[in-house]
Amino acid sequence: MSVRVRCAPSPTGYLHVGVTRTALFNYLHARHHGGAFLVRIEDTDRERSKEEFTRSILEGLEWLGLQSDEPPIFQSERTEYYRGLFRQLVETGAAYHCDCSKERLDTLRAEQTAAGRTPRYDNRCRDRKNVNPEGAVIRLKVPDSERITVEDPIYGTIDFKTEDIDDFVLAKSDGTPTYQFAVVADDYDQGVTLIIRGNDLLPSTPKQVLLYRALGWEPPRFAHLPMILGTDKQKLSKRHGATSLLAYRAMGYLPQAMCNYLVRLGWAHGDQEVFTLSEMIEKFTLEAVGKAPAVFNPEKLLWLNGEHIRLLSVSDLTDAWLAHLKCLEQDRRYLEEGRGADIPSAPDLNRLLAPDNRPWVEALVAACQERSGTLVQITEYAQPFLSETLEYDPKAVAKVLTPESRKPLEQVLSWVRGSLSLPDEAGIHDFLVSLSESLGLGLGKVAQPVRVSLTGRTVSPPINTTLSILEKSIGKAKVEERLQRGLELAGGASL
RNA sequence: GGCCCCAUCGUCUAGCGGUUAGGACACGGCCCUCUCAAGGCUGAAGCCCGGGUUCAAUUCCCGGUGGGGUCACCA
Repeated sequence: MSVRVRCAPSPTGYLHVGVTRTALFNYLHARHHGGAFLVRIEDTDRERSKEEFTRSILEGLEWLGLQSDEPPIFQSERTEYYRGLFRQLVETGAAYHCDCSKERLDTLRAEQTAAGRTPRYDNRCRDRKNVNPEGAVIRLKVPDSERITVEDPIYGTIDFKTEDIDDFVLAKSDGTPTYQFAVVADDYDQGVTLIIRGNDLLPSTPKQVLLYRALGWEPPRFAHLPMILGTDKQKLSKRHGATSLLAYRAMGYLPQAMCNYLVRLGWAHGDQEVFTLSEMIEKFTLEAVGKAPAVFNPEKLLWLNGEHIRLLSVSDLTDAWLAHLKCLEQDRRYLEEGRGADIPSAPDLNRLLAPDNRPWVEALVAACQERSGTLVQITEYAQPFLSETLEYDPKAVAKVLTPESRKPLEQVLSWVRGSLSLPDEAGIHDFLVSLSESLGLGLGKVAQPVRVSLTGRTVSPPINTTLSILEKSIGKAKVEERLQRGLELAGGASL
């Protein structure tokens, strides 16, 4: 039988990294075996499910490239299917109606907890014949003392006892299914052969196996993944920052870097750290997945993102940067308060997208490539090249635009003025080197004043590259203007 | 509390009875250098504890400790 796996998120929140990693492992497993990867939206909780979450989940998966091989299905559209199964279960006596009130259940639980016992349903309605199905829930009749054995390819053999499982609810009082029921019904219906999910769902596996039995179905295989924890070693939650995967898009992470980072949480292939997506597909196996939970480490993700930025061709990186900028404003809503507030707003996109500008835009991206860890850092490096106006960092000015810097600045300015256009980068470099030699200064004494004059900061791509790109992006006249301004800030007179 | 899972540097991990316990992130130092990076070299840092099994345990078994998950008409 061919492999069919699925990702079944519930739209009660944004797609977070835990669900994302599970989706990735399912996807890799499917691709590795030439099987199908499906997406199912588990929106049985009609109170908490939101359209917005569904959209962001599908968008997030799409961003990573983890598309469903079949159109995603929505559980909220399948109530008739579930209804038929409920009828069957009640008729065969595998399940029964229960009209115990919420209040009774609550006090029962409270008593049990107070007495130090495990809270569980007391089976009051199990053998009652006179329960009015209207407004009643349906519970599974869980057998008394049986052993449920799960053969997990990651965790090995795990045994559960049915004594530890109470008669759980399959149908809510409004007739809609609970998660426990809907998962089983749909995994069966979709022909899912292997369920790969987080091990927080391990305790519900025996319940679902029981349900398969009650329905007379062969259960699929189950594989559980170790959890991803926050830095405090607690289950990942809102307070661990970036709730939504798409926040990482806003923060300038590459989808392939996200996948690479996530695949290494719980999985390894010898000493290899950097993987392309096709390498992941080729090398990924469930057998190589570990059992211990992993702490999410943003610093390593950042490093890996830099690696992937450097792996891309300049053209691909440029496209990735522009794609990130296009989504930036709408993605801002995924950022946590405080976090990412410092992400500069997108520059004039139309200008960046104009085909005529592509050469210098690519040159700019290439200049930022080796020094950026995220696409946002590219934006930061790029700022002086994109805006007509320039803000001078007072600290940079104070430190670099000293009286000693006047001489080299004057020389560079008059050289630029005297040229019809600037030579190529090598030519600019040659000029600056010979200038510094003739002035008896180190190259730094020339480069830094020019850098601060042109960019307002002490940090930028190599000075010849900076000059060269600037000439094309803002024009030679603006370059002269900025050099003049730098000279003035250094206390020099107008030239 | 019941049930279940887990345990190698701070973090991610390799290891599948005999290794100077390897790699990566982060951290320190050095080199390169017009800034920042990147890159290169290098340093510090780890097998939770106790019993077994064995000629030999990080590795296998048991117990403890510690951590995590889960016990809803949430998923």
